[in-house]
Amino acid sequence: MRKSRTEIAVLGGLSVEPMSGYALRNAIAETLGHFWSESYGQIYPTLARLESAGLVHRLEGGRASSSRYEITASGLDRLRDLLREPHDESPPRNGLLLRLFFGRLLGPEICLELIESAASAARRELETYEAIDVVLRQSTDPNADYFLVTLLAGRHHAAAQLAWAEDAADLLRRRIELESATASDGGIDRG
Amino acid sequence: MRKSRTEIAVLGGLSVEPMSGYALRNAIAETLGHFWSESYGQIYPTLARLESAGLVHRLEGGRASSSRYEITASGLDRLRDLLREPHDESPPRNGLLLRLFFGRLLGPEICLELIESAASAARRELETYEAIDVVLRQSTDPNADYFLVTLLAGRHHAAAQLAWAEDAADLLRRRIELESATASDGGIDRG
DNA sequence: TATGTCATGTAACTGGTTACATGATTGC
DNA sequence: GCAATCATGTAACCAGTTACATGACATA
Repeated sequence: MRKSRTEIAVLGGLSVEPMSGYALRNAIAETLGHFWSESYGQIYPTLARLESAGLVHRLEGGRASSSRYEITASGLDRLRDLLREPHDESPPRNGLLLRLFFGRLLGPEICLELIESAASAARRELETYEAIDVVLRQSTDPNADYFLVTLLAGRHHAAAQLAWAEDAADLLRRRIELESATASDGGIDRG
Repeated sequence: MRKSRTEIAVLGGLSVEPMSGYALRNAIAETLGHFWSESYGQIYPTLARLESAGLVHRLEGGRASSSRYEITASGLDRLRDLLREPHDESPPRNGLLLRLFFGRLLGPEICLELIESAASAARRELETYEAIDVVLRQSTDPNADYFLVTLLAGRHHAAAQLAWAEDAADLLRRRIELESATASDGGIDRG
């Protein structure tokens, strides 16, 4: 049986501070966005399950339409256990690489476009990460070092993506030159 | 409706050479292994669907218990269309980073172990990639450049993972020193 | 004849997304 | 009063995995 990792994300989020399901979803999207995601369809049922298991506690008060959840002592224990569990990585599925692998059918020009747009995305990511980095290094939050560790991963990855894009583009440009050279050889017959 | 990308992998695999479902699964695991995966439960139904749509063609002959599939002309057209479609990246889910983000609950020592084992994995990956690189650069396969592009991605990725592991470990080791310094300050009271 | 690999297939399950329905609260 | 956002929840759907059943073929 595969384990739902939503539980980790939910308990983890609430271990930082009590939140509503809605806020939890936003927090996950904003702070774990580059390596995690959750949808309402997962969060609300999970919160309900966790509450009936006594791992989180619903705080009444505040606005009527909202209820904040707080992690309980046994919730923290549970979270520690979950974090300690071995994580068999889910099989990687990278749509960009899947396409480039069969890129011969697309031709080098279109592949170059794919690569360039990936590079742009990586550049934007890098900027975001560097901005967060500045904030995080001034933070006194006891979690800050751990947040930095994951941020660092994002930065290294984005930088690697950029470097790869350069190398890959070089490779394909050489291939284009080669093809156009072959085409003009053939062109002599037509000329 | 989300698109099944299994179709791309299956048609793509068959565009390289005709294969049985079983061989297809192996080929995907071996050559796309670092950025893709498919299970039999996806492959066989997909092959059946593709066949009834006339996108692949079942070759009889060879051993009785096996049937190889060949991509048809319309299958190639379809594949080209699929490759051209925009690929909204599936939300990233990285179990290692999810754990490290909440790493304060684990403590720096355990986090260091997690990071070190990720580094070992990356080192092994790098070795594999470099071996494949040698082979691929000598290949005359017209797909070789595109295979190289994805291989390059794997190499950059693994190298980035290694570099990150170094940086992250440094960060956490400083944190451990800091904590033990604080602890020995407190220790004066006990001594 | 036994073992390992090649091979096909499916039923049950589950993790997860999407889309929608519904309403409270806030600020202009 | 209106729009934006905060907020909760669910039903329908889908992609994908796991586990199993079944058997052919090769070879030692």
